[in-house]
Amino acid sequence: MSELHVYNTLTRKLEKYEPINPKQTKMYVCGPTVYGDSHLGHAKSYISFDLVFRWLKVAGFNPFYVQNITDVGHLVGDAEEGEDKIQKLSKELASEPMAIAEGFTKSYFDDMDRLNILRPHISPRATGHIPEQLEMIETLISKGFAYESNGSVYFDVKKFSSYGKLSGRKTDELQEGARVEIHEDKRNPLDFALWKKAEANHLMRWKSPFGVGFPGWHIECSAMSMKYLGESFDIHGGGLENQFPHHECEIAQSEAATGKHFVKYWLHNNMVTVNGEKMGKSKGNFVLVKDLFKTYDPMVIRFLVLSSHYRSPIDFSAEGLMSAQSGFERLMNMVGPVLKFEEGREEKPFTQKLILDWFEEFSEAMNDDFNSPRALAVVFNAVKTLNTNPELLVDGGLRSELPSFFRKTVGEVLGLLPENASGKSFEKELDSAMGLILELRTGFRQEKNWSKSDLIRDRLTSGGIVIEDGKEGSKWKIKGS
RNA sequence: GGCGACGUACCCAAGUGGCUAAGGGAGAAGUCUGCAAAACUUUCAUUCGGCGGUUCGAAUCCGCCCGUCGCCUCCA
Repeated sequence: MSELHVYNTLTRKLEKYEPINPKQTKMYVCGPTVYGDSHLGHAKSYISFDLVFRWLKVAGFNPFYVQNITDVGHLVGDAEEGEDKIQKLSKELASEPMAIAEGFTKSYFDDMDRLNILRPHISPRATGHIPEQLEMIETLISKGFAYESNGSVYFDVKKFSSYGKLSGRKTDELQEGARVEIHEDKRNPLDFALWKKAEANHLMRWKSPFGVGFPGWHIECSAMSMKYLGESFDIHGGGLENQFPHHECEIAQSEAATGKHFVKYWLHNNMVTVNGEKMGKSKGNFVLVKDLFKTYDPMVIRFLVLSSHYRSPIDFSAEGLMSAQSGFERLMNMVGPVLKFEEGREEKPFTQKLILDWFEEFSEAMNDDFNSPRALAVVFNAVKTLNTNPELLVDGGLRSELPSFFRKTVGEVLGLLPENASGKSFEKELDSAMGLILELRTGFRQEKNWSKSDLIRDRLTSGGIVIEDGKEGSKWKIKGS
């Protein structure tokens, strides 16, 4: 089998993946700031890293996955200078700020669960790691990389010579950019806050050696990733827009504090646009996944995201969604029935040539920087072959190994076969009832009583059950699964 | 102004030096069918934004030009 290669933003190259410890991969992904419901950007980002996580597992790298929840709230930009996003919402809703964060954290997990995104091993909260962040800040001060100023603490960018190595920026050029805000407490406009003094109206606040305040915008990721993954770890992921300044600052803080190389592979996913435009607050064109779920199966959203590479941008449009819906249905029209070939779930080793070839091609695609569009193409080629050669589906063909093949590729790796999480399922009962209905309808059809047989079909269709009449009798399936 | 990504059919999207340019969607015609659906067959880029160059050979490498998008400010 081919070897895994990943695109490392740090070196701007496709590199062979070699974890620091061959027995376990440690990965960290920047999680959401929980001040609102998840939108398509979150979906793309976390589906992308879920794919990475899933493939690392299947490929035997034994990943340990940490993804933070930022509930401290970052400062709001323009008008409400100095006001915390969560604080702002809590004022509007007359509620405890932690309750707001908690509510959106639940909402986030609920959305991600529906997209069949596996939970990270740890989802540490920023507010639960204030001591770790303070400890790191004090280390940075004692090593001379940070300074206290008027109740706040700033990182002294000039002291860290390789600042800019991830984003390819030069500090002198940045200063000319004029968009860097000049702050009188800072020695240098590029210096970033590690700790901010809390104004009187600031609700989320903690005691610190520097006075009452709250942590800066980048420190939580450094403190939490190093706490759970060590001072050097393998993979750090996040959205492209976080490359600068967020990840650049993380590197500076972490490497200044430990003197060690922070992260071996930096992975960045590209962004979502909506009808060709950046999705943003100012444009008012946020697409919330909860809204999409009202019309589309979450797996259709997942399929859409996987049908382009994680480093490519996705332009979101109604046509794209419909195309994904049709494509996903085509896939499931084969995979669904195949999974019913066997009762058990035991994994069968692949021995048959065709299946081995398919899996080899699939693995090659995934090993090529998690190339999900190519992996999907492999699966579709398999579907085509099976549709064209129905003898492969019966005993003596590929029947015994096909369920495992699809469960592994479409299920385990691509995550397009969610387990029914709701627990109790009425599959047996439904089977029996549908069997009776189809029997009755077959009777009408034999009597050429088309009006009754069509009435049954139409009513079932509008209720989400599709009837298909074939040579060997009628079949039914739940729409879209 | 600085940094970066990208431009492949009607739409989405792989392919980054060499067999007939993957795959999905939409469209068209047909097979099957009471009809429908599904599936299948055929069709759908002699050509990869444009112009030059390197090479026996380029969508793939180089140069210039045009265009789109993102980042540089909280953002996945």
